[in-house]
Amino acid sequence: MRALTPKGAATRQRIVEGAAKLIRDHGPANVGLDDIRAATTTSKSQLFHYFPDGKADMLLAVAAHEAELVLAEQEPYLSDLTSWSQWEAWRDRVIARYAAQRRRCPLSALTAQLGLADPAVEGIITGMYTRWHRHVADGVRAVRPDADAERVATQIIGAIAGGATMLVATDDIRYLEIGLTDAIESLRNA
Amino acid sequence: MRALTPKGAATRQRIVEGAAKLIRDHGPANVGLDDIRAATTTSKSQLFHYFPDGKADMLLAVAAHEAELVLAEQEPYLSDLTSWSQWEAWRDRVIARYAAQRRRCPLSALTAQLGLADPAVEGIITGMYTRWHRHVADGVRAVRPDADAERVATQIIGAIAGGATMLVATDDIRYLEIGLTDAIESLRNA
DNA sequence: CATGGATTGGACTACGCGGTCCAAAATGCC
DNA sequence: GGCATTTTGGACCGCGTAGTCCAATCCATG
Repeated sequence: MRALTPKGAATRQRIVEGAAKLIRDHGPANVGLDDIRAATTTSKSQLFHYFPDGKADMLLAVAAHEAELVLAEQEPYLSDLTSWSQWEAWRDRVIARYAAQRRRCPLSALTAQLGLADPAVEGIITGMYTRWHRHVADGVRAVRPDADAERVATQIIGAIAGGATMLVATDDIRYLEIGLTDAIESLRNA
Repeated sequence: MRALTPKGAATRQRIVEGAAKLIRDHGPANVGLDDIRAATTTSKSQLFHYFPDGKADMLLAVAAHEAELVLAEQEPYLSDLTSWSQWEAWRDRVIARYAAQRRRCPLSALTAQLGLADPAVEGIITGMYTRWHRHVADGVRAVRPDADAERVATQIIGAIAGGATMLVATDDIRYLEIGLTDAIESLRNA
């Protein structure tokens, strides 16, 4: 995997994105290598050429890709929570995003499938949450310099995680709406 | 399954509990029928005798069993959130319980494995959350008759769900501690 | 144009595991 | 005690699917 020509890199990318979409649509448990092969017009040997350790290796790349997306889709707001209007725009974006995907949460599905035992998976997930947390904490410091930014960020990230979990479990978006809205509101009235 | 002698009922129970423990310890994906068979000293035919529809049927029974446990372990507090000291005792119980189980959340693992598509699974999960929500809302009405009990309950359940999710994802209990504590605190200061 | 490495195709293998089956033993019932 | 029903044992089957292998082809570089 050290020498990767542009063509090879493109193929690898095509596999990751194709697999990600497939998994998003059908769930990781219902997607086999043959499905991915068919959806990405590749051959078995290509799959194992670019992911020598097999399926787990591939799912790992998919997970990293999805984790990246989660944060990317919150931009440009997440990196610039410097005013209340930015906070509100961010909140709306987050809620809209989850409302759109409904129960299909790629990350929770993937981590459940891969298992947190794998340190590589764990690294991806904790890394994502760390970055997310830091962005939010930075935002808190920007609008409420006297607040305990770490604690508030923990509360807010927790509210989102809970909202997402309840959305998956019960198909009810209100947990996210209420949790996130109230958390921001209580910060505003601090 | 209509006629079940005491002996049969006992065997069935043994299977469910054994499978539940096994799944709690190793994750649903890593437990096969043979493992369950070995752990419960039963034979293949018994498994299919008591769960004619196979593994899915069995996991369903396990999920129902675990869902029951989640609520049962919050008693006697959950059903009697009529004073702030009861609220605090309940909160401590919930936090202690999750702190003890750490990343092994039986419910999230099971639902992820079974998939929300199955209406039977969905029924178990939503049923559990509905009861949980109702208990909390009753508690809110008891200590803050003027509050919007439904909204507060949504917020609190969401905080717990988020704390549990983050605990599984990052092995960090603070999301639950802070989320639940702050939610109750904000109710108290309402 | 020659050569070696990257890339691709697709048939083939291995096997874990869910599920089936039938016969034997235990149990309940009159 | 005898008949019906439930309970149990465990060998066996079949399928889905991850993973292997080797040959063919593309492509960069000298």
